[in-house]
Amino acid sequence: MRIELKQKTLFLYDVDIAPEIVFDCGQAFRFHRENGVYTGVAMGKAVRITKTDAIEIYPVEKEDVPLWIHYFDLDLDYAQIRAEWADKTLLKCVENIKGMRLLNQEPFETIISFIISANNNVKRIGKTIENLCEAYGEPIFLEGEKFFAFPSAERLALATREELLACGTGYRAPYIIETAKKVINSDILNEVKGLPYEPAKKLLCTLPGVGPKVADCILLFAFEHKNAFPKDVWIRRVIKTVYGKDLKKDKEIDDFAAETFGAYAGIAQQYLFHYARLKKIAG
DNA sequence: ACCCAGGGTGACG
DNA sequence: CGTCACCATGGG
Repeated sequence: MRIELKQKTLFLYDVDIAPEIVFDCGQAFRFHRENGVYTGVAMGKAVRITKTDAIEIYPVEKEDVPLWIHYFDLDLDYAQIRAEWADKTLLKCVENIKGMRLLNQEPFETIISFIISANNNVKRIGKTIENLCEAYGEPIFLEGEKFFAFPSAERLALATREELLACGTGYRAPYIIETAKKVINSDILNEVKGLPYEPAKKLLCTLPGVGPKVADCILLFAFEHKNAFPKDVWIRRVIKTVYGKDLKKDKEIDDFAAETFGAYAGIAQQYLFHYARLKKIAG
């Protein structure tokens, strides 16, 4: 990997990042493609991301370079991780989607986003999140275009059920309000940050609307627990159809994942999840 | 009209 | 401990 910063454009050379996979694989919901350029908001900053002979991010201030390096999880060598996987089924699924990469996203945004994800589909999750940002997020301008930051917990805690229903959150509206209040009135985010996987998951599950699956997504996408293995309907189909294993209990799947994929099982999960959606694997 | 989507909650055995 | 109806909402 090689990094350059010129004219507020951050160039990342020799990184296997495919924006169309990274931003459309269901981990993040706020980047949208237009004429080959992905534009979105992360960490309160609006940026455009293009793939040329490098990955280009604009605009980036000098002091924010480490922020974006970490956002794209560039401390981890994905090629090395893939090289250590022995499972041929996984490697075959990975073959054409090597540019996948887990983003290190903001905890509160990830928590609310995946509360919304419950019994929902990726397209509508994104639409609902955009509605929330337009209704409650701080405006951000980029080249005359208006964007919105993800709303603060303080602001979402003041929303009403009816307002959130109008945003399309559905029955998850009270979960969002109550979780926002709990985030404000406790130190739960810092506590989760300092805990190992199991107790961190247990603590996250005390938030309204957060159960085992959503907690795993939060730990994987916002707290760098790459062993977290979210078990949604797609991944259960993969385990059953592709691996031919009829595992029903979460712990059985977790044990299988840890044995088969190792410490980075969560990254394997994301590859498998994306593969399943691309191939529209049926139950 | 029914089924599905990155499920969680509460009630009931 | 397990099962199950219910929860909004848009698209197939």
